[in-house]
Amino acid sequence: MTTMSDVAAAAGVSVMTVSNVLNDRPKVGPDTRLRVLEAVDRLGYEVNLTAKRLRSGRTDTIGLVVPRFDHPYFGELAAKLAVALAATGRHLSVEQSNASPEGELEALSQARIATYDAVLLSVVGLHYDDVDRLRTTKPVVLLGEQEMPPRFDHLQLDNETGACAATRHLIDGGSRRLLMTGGGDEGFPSMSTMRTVGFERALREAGLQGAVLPLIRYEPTDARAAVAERLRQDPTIDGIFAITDQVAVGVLAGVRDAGLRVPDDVQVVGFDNLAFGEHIDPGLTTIDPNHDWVVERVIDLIDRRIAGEQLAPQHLTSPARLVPRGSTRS
Amino acid sequence: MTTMSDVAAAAGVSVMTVSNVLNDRPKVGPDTRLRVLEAVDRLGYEVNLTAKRLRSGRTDTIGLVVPRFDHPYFGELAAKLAVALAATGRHLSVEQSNASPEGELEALSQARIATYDAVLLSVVGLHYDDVDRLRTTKPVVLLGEQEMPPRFDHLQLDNETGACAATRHLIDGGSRRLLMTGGGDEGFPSMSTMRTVGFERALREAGLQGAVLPLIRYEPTDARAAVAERLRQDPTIDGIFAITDQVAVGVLAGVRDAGLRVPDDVQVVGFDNLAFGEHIDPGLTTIDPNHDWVVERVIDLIDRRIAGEQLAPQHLTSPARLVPRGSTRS
DNA sequence: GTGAAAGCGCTAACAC
DNA sequence: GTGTTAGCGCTTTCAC
Repeated sequence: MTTMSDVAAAAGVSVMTVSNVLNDRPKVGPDTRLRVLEAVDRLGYEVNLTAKRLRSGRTDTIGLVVPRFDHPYFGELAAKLAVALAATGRHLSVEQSNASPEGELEALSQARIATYDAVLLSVVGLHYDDVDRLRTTKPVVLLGEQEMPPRFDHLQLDNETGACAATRHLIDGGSRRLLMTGGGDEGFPSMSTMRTVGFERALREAGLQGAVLPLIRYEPTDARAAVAERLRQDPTIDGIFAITDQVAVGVLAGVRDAGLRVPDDVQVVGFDNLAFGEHIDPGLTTIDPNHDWVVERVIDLIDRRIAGEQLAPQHLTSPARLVPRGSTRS
Repeated sequence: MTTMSDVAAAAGVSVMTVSNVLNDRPKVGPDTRLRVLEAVDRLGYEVNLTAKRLRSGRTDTIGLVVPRFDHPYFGELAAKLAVALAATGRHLSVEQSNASPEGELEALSQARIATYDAVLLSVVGLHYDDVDRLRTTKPVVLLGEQEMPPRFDHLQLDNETGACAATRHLIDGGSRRLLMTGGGDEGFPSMSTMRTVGFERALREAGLQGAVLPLIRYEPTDARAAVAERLRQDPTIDGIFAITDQVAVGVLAGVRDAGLRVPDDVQVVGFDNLAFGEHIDPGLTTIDPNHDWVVERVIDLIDRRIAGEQLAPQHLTSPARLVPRGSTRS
């Protein structure tokens, strides 16, 4: 390991001057700078980021904690976040909170959060109390559809409006016997509760009744089995709002299993606009979560928090937009 | 920020004793331990990981550098890696190498690599020379199908055998006019070259001729357009080996666009066994990359490297397995 | 413009 | 068992 003082010795200057050169601080003579850069190059020196972080207190790295790496929703969000942060010279580092059963909350420990300048925390699967227990010196922004302690900044989608738009789209396309797969009122403002409220509002406005099919897990396999069985019991269902695109994939399969066609017999709408929805057959009509908006707001927010700006906890709602494709008729 | 010496003062012991307690080192009296833990609890102390890392030289964190967060292949691999590492008390941190156009290789700098105990580097999209330029003190394991400097440990799939098995499966299912989408001999042992070799070997063994349709990008959109056009030119094609599952999604759409059915008119096989392939219609026959095997080998390898074991660079090949689903007939 | 001194919070090594 | 000393590699502060 070559250190800064090796470079200083080689260039015949002090450590401080090396530091000044490498950090582009003003007041360094042009010839001194050159001598230093030459020595850096010759020795192949690179800064020790850990030492730099300890001394300066900054890391130029933002943490994103997601429940699972293999959920495409977070992959798509993370990719956009990383690009936006890179544009301002910072890095995104992604960790998985669900990696171990016992240490589920370890990624959320003050100790780990403190290794970043700020942390974006996807709260899917976390409980209110777990999050409420967080005591942290660094800014934390919550992302997700759960109800969470109001003292945190929190960004979420416009679940109700999105679900309502999705349901209206089914109705506009001619569906009259609607089912929501993965819905249900959980008794508090969860993703499921809010999307169910939107579903039911659209029904009410159209003077229709609908059914809600709850799911324990929002997995294609579970949705597929549940939908196929439901359609066999009630073959009159002609429109399904799936609570997520992952669920919608299962719904499409379940409709096929029941011997019905999409969109002719049953229209299907999802929620999240995952990339694959554009390419499957039929294309999946869905609600776009507006990741670009989320990225823009979240970066603005952490910048202000990192700068130490005092402002009340922000609770922001991302507008949602319908993306019509082949799984619906209108 | 409360530090270790705050705790030491509160417990009436030295900093070293606090450190010994918190790291479960032996030789600490039971009552001392209790007093320390009480003080830790009362003050809400948590260790400063940056300081710990600087002093100890360990980070208990493994880095995984992927080209893009939104490619499901890496998400699925990362999820399994994270679980396996968590089982031994370590963390996985994922970074994206392609985040900024100019600083494409910054995630690969010695400085950033040194912030981990070891780095797993997905070489998709990286050039031989870029990787060859890496000078690093920490173990680096290369993952991926490119040819890379042999001084690095390197894990890859058995591309040739996998492609050969996929192609044989098409032939077994009755296809005689085969097309490989996304193939081509790039003149060096790349993923494309090796899978194409496997494709052609299977053809040769069956006494058949086939065609190769190169793609610039392995994206569904590109594959869809290319395949649709090719099928219009040559409607006798009755079996397609897609170089990846992502490409296969586009192939399935392209076959539909050309007015043909899968698998009745055209059988389709992919490569990667991405999760969505199980749930789309038809289910995607594919080659499983054996992530479990990769995870097991890669962890064994970094453990030995971190322990300082001297061994020649390892070049390991993961066995690949056919997963038959509805997109093929046999 | 440049450099010397101090110290970020922790742990390795050793003394007692 | 517990404490003392030293120092990981860097940046902050301040003197010149």
